[in-house]
Amino acid sequence: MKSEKPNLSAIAQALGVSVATVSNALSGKGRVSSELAERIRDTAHSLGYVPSVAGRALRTGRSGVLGLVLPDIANPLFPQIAQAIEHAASAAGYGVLIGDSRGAVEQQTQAILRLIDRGVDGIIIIPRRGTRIADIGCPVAVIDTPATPGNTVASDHWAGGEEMGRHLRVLGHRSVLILAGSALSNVQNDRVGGLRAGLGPDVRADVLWLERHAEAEGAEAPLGLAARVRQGVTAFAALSDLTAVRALTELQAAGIAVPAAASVTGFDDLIWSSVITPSLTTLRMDMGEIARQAVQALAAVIEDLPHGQVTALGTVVAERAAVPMKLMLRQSSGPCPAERELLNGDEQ
Amino acid sequence: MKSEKPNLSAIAQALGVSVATVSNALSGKGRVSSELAERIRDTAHSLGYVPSVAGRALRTGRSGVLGLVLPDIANPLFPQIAQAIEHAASAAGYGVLIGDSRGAVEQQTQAILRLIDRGVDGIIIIPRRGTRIADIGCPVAVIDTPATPGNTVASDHWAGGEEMGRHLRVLGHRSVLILAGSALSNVQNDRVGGLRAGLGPDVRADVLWLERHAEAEGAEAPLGLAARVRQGVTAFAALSDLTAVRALTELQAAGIAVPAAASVTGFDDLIWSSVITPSLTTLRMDMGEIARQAVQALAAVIEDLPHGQVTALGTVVAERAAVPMKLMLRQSSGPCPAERELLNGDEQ
DNA sequence: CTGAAAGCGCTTACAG
DNA sequence: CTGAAAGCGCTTACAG
Repeated sequence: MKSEKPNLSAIAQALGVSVATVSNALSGKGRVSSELAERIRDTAHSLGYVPSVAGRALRTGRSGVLGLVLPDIANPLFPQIAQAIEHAASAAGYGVLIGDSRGAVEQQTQAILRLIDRGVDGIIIIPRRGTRIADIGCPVAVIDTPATPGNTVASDHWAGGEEMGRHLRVLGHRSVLILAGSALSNVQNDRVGGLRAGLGPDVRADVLWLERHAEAEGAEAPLGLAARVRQGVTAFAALSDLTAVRALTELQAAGIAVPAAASVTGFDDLIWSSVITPSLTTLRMDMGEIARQAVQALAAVIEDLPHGQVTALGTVVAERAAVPMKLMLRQSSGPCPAERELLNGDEQ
Repeated sequence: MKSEKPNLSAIAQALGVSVATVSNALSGKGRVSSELAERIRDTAHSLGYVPSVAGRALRTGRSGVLGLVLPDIANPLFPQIAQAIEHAASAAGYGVLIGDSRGAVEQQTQAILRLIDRGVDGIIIIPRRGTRIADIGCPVAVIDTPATPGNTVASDHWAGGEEMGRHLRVLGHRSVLILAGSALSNVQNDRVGGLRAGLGPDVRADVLWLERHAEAEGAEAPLGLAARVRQGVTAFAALSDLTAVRALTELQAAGIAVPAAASVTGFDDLIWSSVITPSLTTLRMDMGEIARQAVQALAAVIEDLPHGQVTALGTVVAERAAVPMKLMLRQSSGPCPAERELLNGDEQ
């Protein structure tokens, strides 16, 4: 019976061989005759042997765990990210430890330190806007924009914005309001730049920075989009789906039909983007690919490093990549309304 | 200089004492003179000593890590949950390892097994609907409904539903459509039951099960809510904010004013619930409290268990609790429109 | 109050 | 191809 959980020597004893041999057989380093190796694997399996991560970690100096640090777990994009990273890490044989750097910037450092203290082999970090990740004494992969200096894996936010801009231009829109969050965000700046490029020189593109608006009017104050429509704006390009629903509902509540009277587009393809009415035209990141690249880069560095030094001095993963985004064409974007008279009664 | 990361014997050497004494001093078990203990703590600090989790884990049989298993990380509620758990765990000295049981039911078991293999001391699990967590050989805390048998920590979904039902009844609504997901979900059944109780016998309350609707019509098919309004429904009580935005936008797109012509309410208080127009009346769980209770219950069991047996046989945390939900009164719910003529032009 | 020693489970040179 | 031994860093009886 296999009551207590078996270790290497239990297997060794059962077969009358040494633990070294069992270890070698199980790790498949080929120092054991294939016949013996097979017998060892069999009894290991039948005994329900599971290697002790603690024992291995102590010996090798590697924990087999990656840390995941996000600026704010409450970010609605977090589920996608976490799921993708967990999946990629799991496939590469790593576990994923959550680190939350909620709130202030220094919390980010705190979170990183806590993870390092917990012995993670590497860290994947989505930095707070305006933050630069310093040399933190362990391999790091940053997910941000390709424009970020350092070891970054990212979506090509600029190209995504450009594609969205082209989409709106082709639909005939000539006055677009870009709904952006914070001017400090690299990602958002890339998206704005791409949008402008895609819209081209003939399309008017103003930017409404929500952060500034919130400071002036309060976080939940209406964005005054109906007035913009009256001024001739026919499309609202939000830099996140979150902002896009906000805009969409504000327009709808003001009696402005979407997309008939005004188009709305987003970024992210959050889960509800396809079920709202009208469904949201948006850009989807390939989080699976991004996660895979980040994990692989990290794993490569970790597995090359001489053992004692894994967490010694800030090793940096150099693996810049710009993963394409995918335009999800749905119903919230349509042709520019030919005539202005389409806007009927709206107030405020 | 503190180049290589210091361990206990480095401290011991620096002070000319034994590692045992250093260990005792640092763990504060009081077997060391307070004067020596202080000197030890000082040099430990100045050397930048951080205990090796691997060493400790190997010795004590405890990893100091909790696993978090969710039916689907992509759940929009996940950020709230993960953040709360991470926070509570961190405060209790534990790390949190992510486990994703995406997709099929058996994946849930897989995820649990993987976490156990990674040596977690306990698991917090939000089970898939219709799933019962068996005895899995390690302490478990389940977050579901109070109605779930076993060691559960949960929001009081029934009472929450009841409060929402009362809210709608007091507003004068007499025909309510409940928008539910799956009839297999304990949580959803509790919410439906509570809603019905709160609405009382005089209010007509039908249920639209989205899962069934999706099977028949497709996942993104319109819910036909405008027709319901024509049939006299004046309030839509969704069991999630996700469904609530879906309903809200469908109504608005059909030209039905919310809340003037129909009220819409949700559950969860997701991040965008307060910024859409109209902002969403919804119920908020106290995830902080739930997380705290789950972590505490788990920690209590873990820290009481004789060492070798921590992961031996399925230990169960018995800590049933029903944490109150908080009604967030916002603009999407209002008085029942006195007269039917409020509904103007709508189609389909 | 302090120290010497054993051992958690593993891997890796080193011998044979 | 196989085995004996050392050691990763820690904690915990057990002596003194």
